[in-house]
This record gives sequence, structure tokens and C-alpha cells, in this order.
Amino acid sequence: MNDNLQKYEARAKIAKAMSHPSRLLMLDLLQKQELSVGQLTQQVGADQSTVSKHLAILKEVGLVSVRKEGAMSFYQLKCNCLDGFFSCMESVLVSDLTCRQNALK
Amino acid sequence: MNDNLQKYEARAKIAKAMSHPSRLLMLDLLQKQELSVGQLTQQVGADQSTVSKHLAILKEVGLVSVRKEGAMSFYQLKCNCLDGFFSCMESVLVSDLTCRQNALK
DNA sequence: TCACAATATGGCGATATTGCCATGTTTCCA
DNA sequence: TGGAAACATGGCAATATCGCCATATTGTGA
Repeated sequence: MNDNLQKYEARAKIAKAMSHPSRLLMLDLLQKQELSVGQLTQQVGADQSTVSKHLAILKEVGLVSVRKEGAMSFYQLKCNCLDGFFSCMESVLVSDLTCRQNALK
Repeated sequence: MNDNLQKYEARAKIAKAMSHPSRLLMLDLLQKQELSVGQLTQQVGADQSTVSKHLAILKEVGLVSVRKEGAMSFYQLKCNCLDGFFSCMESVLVSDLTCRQNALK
């Protein structure tokens, strides 16, 4: 029925790229400064190949970009609106928690 | 390594709930007014059971709530920060497009 | 109470995601 | 030129998601 559902597909891909704990952590870390794959791997605590694939997913949708320096790859955030994302998620979490607590009374 | 990776799991669930075109469309529609499952089904253009399951996912993470009236269920948005989400995704899309265009020159 | 309308849920095949291991590829240096 | 370091990629099994059909559940009116 609603044919401009396509309009939401690109946005859904971005949301999907952010729908993994490790990737959210990486995005959060990249808010402060650019980081190499090795640094991110250490922070995330997963296999290096796993982290590399996560980064490829974030790059695919344009959330991060890479800067190659020698044999190293430095990833950096490409958007400055992550705070909005996180604070919104936070408010959803808090409101949901409050709601569930009230339901128990 | 980073044990507060758990901190991002709840947020990732919210992002995952929004990582589907149909669900994004529904959230957008619900910004204007609450809607019944039937109305949403018509707008989305999928099977009723499919829409119902999508709504259950959105409700599970606290993005929407339900008001039952007779045999009908009216769903409504539980957060007022979706505009931030959409505009951020929009900026990511635009910046990525610009980036890809420049890469072709 | 019966039948119908509006949602929700079970089930299932098809498809996608995830994480690790193994292996490429590129860069740098001895 | 050989080898190690830093990433990227292929492959694979385990798991999750998706959308529909069929069916259950709940409410309403005759």
C-alpha cells in the first residue's frame, strides 16, 4: 500500500548498523578520537576479524570513514549527531523502566 | 576487555527495533496520532500478523504503548525524540551521498 | 449463545547475522 | 628479499530474523 516504504529502507540500514552492542561501543569510542583497528579490537575484546567486519558495516552505511596510514587503518566518526541518538535511547530506556515499575505497584 | 559492553546492549535492542523499514514507517506514522493495528496494516501493506509482530517488537523495547478499546488496539508513540533520530539518519545519508559523489570526480 | 470482527500467536521455510578460524593483502624494516 | 605487523576477507556452523499461513484469543452485537 505505502509505496514510499522504500524511503525508510536507507534509514533502516543505518539503524541496523547501530543495532549491535559492539558497534555502538565503537561508535561511542570514536566520538572522542579516531582509533585504529587494533585499539578498537582491544577495547571491544573480540577477535580482530570480527571487529574489522563490524567496522566494514559501519563504513558501508557512512557512519565512519577510514584513514590509512602505513599498515594501519584509523577509523573516525562521520556524523556529529550521535549524542542525540544516545540521549534518545536513554530516555526510552528510563521511561520504559519507570513504566514497568509502576505496573508492579 | 571492555566489560561495560553490557551498557550498550539495551541501547542496541532499541536500535534493532528500529532497524526495519516497516517499523520505521510505523513509528513515523505514530508521530502524528495513535493508530489501530488495522490502520497500520493498511498503511504498511503487509500481512496483519506481520504488522502485529512488528508492533510487539516496538512495544517490547518501550518505543510504543497500547491502549485497548473493545476489540481494537491503538498504538501510540512513547518517546518524543524521533525527530532527532530521523534528522540524524538524514544527515548521515546526505553526507555519505556527497562523499560518494566526490569520490567519482 | 453464535457468528463475526479485530488482534495476537504458533509454526515453518527462506534468508540474514554473528563470531571465530584460517588465510590473503599491504606495509615496513632489517 | 624475507618476515613480521596490521588489517581485510573467505568460509562455516550456530543462531536470529522475516513474512506468510493457519489458528487462537478477545470483544461485540444480534
